[in-house]
Order: sequence, then structure tokens, then C-alpha cells
Amino acid sequence: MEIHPLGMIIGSMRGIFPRLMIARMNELGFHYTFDQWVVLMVLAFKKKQDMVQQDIAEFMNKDKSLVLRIVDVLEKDALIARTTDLNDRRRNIINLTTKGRDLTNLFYKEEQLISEKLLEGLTEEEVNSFYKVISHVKSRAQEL
Amino acid sequence: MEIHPLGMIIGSMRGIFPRLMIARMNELGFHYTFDQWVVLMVLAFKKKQDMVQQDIAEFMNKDKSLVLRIVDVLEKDALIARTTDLNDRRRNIINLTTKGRDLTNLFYKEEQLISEKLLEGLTEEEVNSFYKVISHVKSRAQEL
DNA sequence: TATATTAGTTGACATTTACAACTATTTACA
DNA sequence: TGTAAATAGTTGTAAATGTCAACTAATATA
Repeated sequence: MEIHPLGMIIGSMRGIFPRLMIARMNELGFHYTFDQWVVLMVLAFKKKQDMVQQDIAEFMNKDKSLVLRIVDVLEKDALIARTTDLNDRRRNIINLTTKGRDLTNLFYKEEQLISEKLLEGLTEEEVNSFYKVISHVKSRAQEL
Repeated sequence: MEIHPLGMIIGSMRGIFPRLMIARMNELGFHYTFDQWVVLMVLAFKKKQDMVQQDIAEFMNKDKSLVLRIVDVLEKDALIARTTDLNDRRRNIINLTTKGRDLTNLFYKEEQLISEKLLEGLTEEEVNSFYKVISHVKSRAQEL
């Protein structure tokens, strides 16, 4: 099978969607970075109970020190709240506040609109393959 | 059709491949950033004659001032050479040096290996759909 | 009880993001 | 022909990210 090396493909497209989303959210008056939004959305679509910083870092495949800095900003803006896990005081459980949830609802709507525009013209099968490949790549990467 | 908003998908996977590639190239003794490699690879797989900084910036969907800084570093390391376009002296034509070409050949091999590992287990059809979606998204993004 | 591991924090430095403003040059137009 | 607009590249800047190490506090394990 002919493999297109992923470097230039990733290199040329990875900023596209984030930039479109950020531009739109800036228009609406919200000046958060893309990763800040991702953290909020991870919490909105909670993958498991009692998400902690380490969980978010793993999901985003980012260094925990970066997640800490993002969480600091979002907490300062009262979009999330951090509480100590009473079962394990090393862990901070992170939840969206009401204000945070309002923002993630808004982001989600805009995200859907832009996603629809970008994917318009593709078949459902093609889009599903796209998601499957991404999910597969994430799994494979964890094994390497 | 059910659309998975692209935010968290992009947010969780965009750093995977770059990080794997950078780790591998660091092992081999090359300490360039991912975007520095992308610039080299863009020049190696020349999309057109007489690539200039603006062309690279457009391909990478990045600000021209970033491309300038990357080009400065690569020129300093003698991986590329910059010459003024005699037909239009605003433009700098950028070419790989022999040293630069050696490095891109090496990067390409490693890129192929890692890509193969990440895509192993997927059908050719699924991978082709993946590339098609990406190409499509890039085109659509330029229209928005 | 001592050691190893984990979660989070802090710090440091290079690079990127995202603009604006500038210079030099070319193109368009009156 | 002269001027304005546009283009390519350069410089500057503040904030954020990438990436790593070293640290503290807490938990797990031998």
C-alpha cells in the first residue's frame, strides 16, 4: 500500500481548524486559546468521573505543566473549579462551573457549524473513515 | 449525517505525529523543531519552481514572519540557500543545499517508518479516505 | 519503616502565535 | 509620467506553547 508520510500532511493542516474556531470565538468576544477551549470541552464531554489534570493532559497528549497553566487561567476566570480528591489528596478533581458550561455550549454550536462547512461535500463513509483513522492513530501512538 | 465536531479530535491528536517524529530525530542527533522539518520537506518535494517564503507560509498555513524566522535558522545551518529573484527583487527564492537534501532524505525514511506503524491495521480504502478528507478540509478552509 | 511511584507545582528557555508596522519593490491606474 | 495600491519580506512584541528538569506532598509497595 502506498503510504503518504504524515509529516507534511499534519504540517499543513493541523492549524486550520483551530484558527477558524479561534477567529470565530474572537468575533463573539471570547479570547481564549484553542487549547483552553479544548480543556473546557474535555470537561464538558466528561470521559469519566472525577477528571483530574493528569487525565486532561493524557487526553490532549500534552505536558502536565501546560495543562496546569491552562487550568490556572480557566479557574481564575471562574469557568472551572478545582477540588481536592478526598480519597487521594494528590489529585485535583476539576469541574465546569455554570459559567463554563454556558461557554462550552456556545463553543459546541460554533464547532458544529464550522465542522459542517469544512466537511460539506464528503460522504458519510469518508468522514467515518477519517474518524476511524484518527482513533486508530491515537491508539497506535500509545503503543509506540 | 452525524458530525463529530473537529475541535476535540484535532485537539487530541494534532501533536501526536510531530512529537513522535521529533523524538526519533532527536535520537538520531538532529534537534530541529517540527515546523523546521516541514519547511525542509516542503522544499524537498517542491510543489512548484522557485519556491519563496510566501509559498511556504501558504502551504503551512502559517504567518510569514514565522516562516522568515525558520528560514533564517535553516540558512544559518547551511541547509537551505536564499537568492533574490532577478525578475522580482521583492522575492527570495529558496533552495535546499546538498546538506539539506541529505537531511530531508533521512527524515523522509523515518517519516515513512512511523507513518507505516501508525497506519498499520487500516485498509487502503480507509487511509485513502483519510487523505481525501484532509485535502478536502484544506480546500474548504480556503473558501471560508 | 523505607523506598518507589504518582500528581501537581515551579522554573527556565526556545519556539510559536498573532498581530502591527515598517522598507523595498512591483503593479495598477489616472 | 507620476502616484497610489499591493506585495514580499523584515522587525518588533506580548502572550502562549513546547519541553524538560527539579521540586513537594501524598500514596503504594516491599
